[in-house]
Amino acid sequence: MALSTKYNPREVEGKWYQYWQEKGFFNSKPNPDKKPYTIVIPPPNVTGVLHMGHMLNNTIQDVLVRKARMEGREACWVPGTDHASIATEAKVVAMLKDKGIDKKSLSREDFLAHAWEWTDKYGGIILEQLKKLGASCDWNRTKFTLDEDLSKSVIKVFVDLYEKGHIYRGVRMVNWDPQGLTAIADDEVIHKEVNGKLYHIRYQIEGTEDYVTIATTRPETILGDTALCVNPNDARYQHLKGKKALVPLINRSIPFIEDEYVDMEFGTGCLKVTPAHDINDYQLGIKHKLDSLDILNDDGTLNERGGLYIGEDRFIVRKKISKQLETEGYLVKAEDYTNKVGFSERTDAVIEPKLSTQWFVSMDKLKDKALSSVMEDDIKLHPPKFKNMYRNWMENIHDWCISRQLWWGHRIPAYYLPNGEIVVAETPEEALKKANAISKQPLKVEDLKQDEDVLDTWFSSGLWPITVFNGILEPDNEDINYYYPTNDLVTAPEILFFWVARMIIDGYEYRQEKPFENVYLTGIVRDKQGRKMSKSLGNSPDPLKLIEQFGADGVRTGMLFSSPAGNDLLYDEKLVEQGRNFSNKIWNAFRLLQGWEVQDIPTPEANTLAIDWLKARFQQVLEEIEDHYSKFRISDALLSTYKLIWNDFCSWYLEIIKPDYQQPIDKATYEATLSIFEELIKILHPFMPFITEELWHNIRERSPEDCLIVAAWPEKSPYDAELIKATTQAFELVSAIRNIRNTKQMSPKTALTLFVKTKDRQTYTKFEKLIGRLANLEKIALIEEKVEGAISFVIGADEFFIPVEGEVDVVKEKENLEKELQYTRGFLKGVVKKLSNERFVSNAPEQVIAIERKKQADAEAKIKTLEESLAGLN
RNA sequence: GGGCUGUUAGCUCAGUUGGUUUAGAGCGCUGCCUUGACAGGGCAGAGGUCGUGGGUUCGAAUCCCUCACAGCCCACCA
Repeated sequence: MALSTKYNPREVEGKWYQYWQEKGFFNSKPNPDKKPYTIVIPPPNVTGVLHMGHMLNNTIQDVLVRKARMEGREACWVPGTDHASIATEAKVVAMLKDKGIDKKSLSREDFLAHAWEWTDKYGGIILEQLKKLGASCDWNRTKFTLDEDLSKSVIKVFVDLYEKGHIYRGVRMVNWDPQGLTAIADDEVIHKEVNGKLYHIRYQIEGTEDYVTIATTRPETILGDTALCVNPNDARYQHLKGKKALVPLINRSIPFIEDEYVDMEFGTGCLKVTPAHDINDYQLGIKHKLDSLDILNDDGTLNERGGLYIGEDRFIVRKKISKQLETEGYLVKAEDYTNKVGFSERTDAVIEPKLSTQWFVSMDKLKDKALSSVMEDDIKLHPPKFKNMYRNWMENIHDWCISRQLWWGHRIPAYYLPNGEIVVAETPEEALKKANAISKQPLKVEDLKQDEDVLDTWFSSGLWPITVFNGILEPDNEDINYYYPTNDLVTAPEILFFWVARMIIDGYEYRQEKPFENVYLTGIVRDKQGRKMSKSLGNSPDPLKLIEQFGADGVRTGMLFSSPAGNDLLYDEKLVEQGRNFSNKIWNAFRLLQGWEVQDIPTPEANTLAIDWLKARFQQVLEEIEDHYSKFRISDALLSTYKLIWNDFCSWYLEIIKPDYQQPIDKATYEATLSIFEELIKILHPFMPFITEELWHNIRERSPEDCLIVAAWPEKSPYDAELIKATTQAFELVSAIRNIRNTKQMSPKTALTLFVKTKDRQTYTKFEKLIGRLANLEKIALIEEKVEGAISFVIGADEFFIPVEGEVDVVKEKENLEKELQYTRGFLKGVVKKLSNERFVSNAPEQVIAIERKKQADAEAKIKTLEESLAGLN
């Protein structure tokens, strides 16, 4: 059978994915005889489509899961999606708008019906896309954060936290999105620099003809002023103590207060205080017991409380009022000014700090264990540099606003009695019971009004590692007991606080245990120029097209080649090409093997040596790879595997054992090579699952159950390091000879004779056949005297001669030798300096001194040889 | 403003409690090769005074300090 010289992923990937699924290799159930290995997927948005970030993230998870599976652990990777309330609701609203339907015209039930329809239609596309990547998730366990059991769990937790006093309802300054008409979390606010003006406005001091000037960027808010504030240490304003000022245009009287919060250097040193519309003013307001005058409607227009410009938008009012202030002589000046303004992450509207009644989770008591577990490495972050970030955040954490003015999500299970009292319960029936217990008159279900808001999405995602195993509703079930705590979590640093921290908090609160042992934080996928990939820039490739073009294996390895933990991945198509080329290289190595005719003939000496060497190298690299995995250095583990296969196996080993053209190969070598090849594709399988599985079935006949995906990971065993060292030296000699051929323009087909002047005759005898084969030598002759009329070179203390026809370029050769001599002398000088330092000799460990002595002896021997060689040229 | 990372070859990064490192890898680059597994390939080669200035040490890419530059997180001065 003639195989194509190019590996064709399209012919094999779908086939094997289906086969693995049919055989149930991805599925997991609790098995007391095996140690579990569990990963829960960071649930992508249900309406999302696969982007490069998902590709990287899920490739890493799949690598970890596949390796664990081969190591004989009960591997379970739980997939699922997140309802993503804000993002999904925004998409549904936009979809309805396209159809000419206004959300406001719909009832909650009707809207949710549309949202579900949309979700059923488009939701979970992303999971299908993950299959193309090769993700070995247990699809029978697929969860959605709005599934019935997950929703019930969320509600149960809300009620529980409320009853424990961790959840409260309060009036707080929140980030109000006047366009989305919802409060959003602090972390959903993006601060941007905006060019605006700093208006200097004068206020008349009541009962006098004097004025005081303040500075503000938001003149429209003067209508909500309830005080002016100066620094008590400010000499300029001592006369204002106890006085009052009049708000321009409306002449409302407000007091002067003093607070050290005011920066005397900034503006005029006098601050207007608007507690309802500025977070700092709000705090001043509380401290000084000021009135709070909210002059804005939810949509950002002014209300009647301001007294002017009622019903007009805040930005229009800003223009109009500054004009009016100017006309009426209140505006002293307006200077250009750049300041930072908060924008909504979702709608890009300017955030309005606004007083509003919201639900909060108090972090005081919950945060401690979540902080200490990370600081004490009970939960390990990879790379550990994120520990500091995590601590900084946890130590400054604010109470978490969890109510969102949306419909798509988990509705808050709080019920209002007609008199305004609140009960919190898992069902309306229970709420009624609780309500009747506190109500003076008997109530009916219809008398209770449930809170309209839903919970922040992260409230439910925080429970994900527990709820996917139903650990809230049935806290003692077999799954949760077996799989929890999970092992590794792979996610982006951007959601370390949103999500990871909350899972940790919930884990300790509801399982009294951490949710995972390790958190691997990936970087951001950027383009070559370092720009974040985004739709608007159009710099993100389509992952599915990439898979089509380069194969899933190629894309997987391409992504991993350049992405150490925590580092951003600068995506370049070259990487994926490299991945594809690697597939091809392995494919062709296999083509070579399967093309051989095997005969029962004696094994060449060089082959035996090569086999022993490669086995030792395999063990050496396996050790290296295990070390990398243990430190979550996935890229390094891949690179080690890549080099082992490409350099050691293909470039050196196969070139040694490859029989001459149309000659058969001996059986022993062939069998050994197949065995090694099997080991190689085993360690490659987590990275390149498809091609390795295909090869696994091509190199030997196998039973239907005998698949690489469930093959046993290679065992570590001791290896002969000396053999590796000696072979490496032999290879160096081969390279040197090839280099001479190169520079002297000698064909690789011409067999040469090599003369060696050495004290170490044994090595050359041992490696004679191997070196001879690789460097195309007729023979290696050991000699005592130099050879005239030959090209010579030096490696270590050994001198080599290759007789050639015609002239030898003595000048050039001298140059080379002198260059090397100079370098070696410099090197020796450094070593000698060190050794002649008495304090070094008396302080350094013996081992280190021995090494230095060896370096000295080697360098001296080499110099001697070089000098002799040079002398011979004169 | 507060906190935290980085800065090693053209690019992306290793360099593991300071000592076989006058420093390694992958990619890229240069030269040669229409070799019988593979041109998506082979062979060979050239690239770095480890950001700056000081200090500790017998010994520093590695530890300490200064500065410069880059990046991240948090808070946001009206």
